[in-house]
Amino acid sequence: MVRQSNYQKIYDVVRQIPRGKVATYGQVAQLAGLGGHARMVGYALHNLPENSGIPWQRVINAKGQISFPPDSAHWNLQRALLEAEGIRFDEDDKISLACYRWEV
DNA sequence: CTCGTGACGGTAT
DNA sequence: TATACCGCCACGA
Repeated sequence: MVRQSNYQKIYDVVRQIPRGKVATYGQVAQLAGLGGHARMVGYALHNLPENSGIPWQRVINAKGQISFPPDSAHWNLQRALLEAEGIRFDEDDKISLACYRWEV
């Protein structure tokens, strides 16, 4: 067996997120077999370089919002990327729950 | 080897 | 219904 690192598994799951959809850290963690350890997902993505080809922008927190602090460069970047993919943001910067539903 | 922090989630108050 | 706190694993110093 491959005994792939959990990080690799996370990246694989994130890569499966279709364009125009998003997933929560908990969802990714569960699909990656990590159970409910969403923090690890965040850590993995934090270690992720921008040119790795991973759609990290499609991963958000359970509140349906971007986990970055507002006014942050990363926050604006992620929001711009999601909007460019057709993701609609609520007035509270929340994403429609329908976008969480994605299947491979 | 030990301590503290972190792109979070769930439960309790 | 909203806010606060704790717990989990991994990694850096």
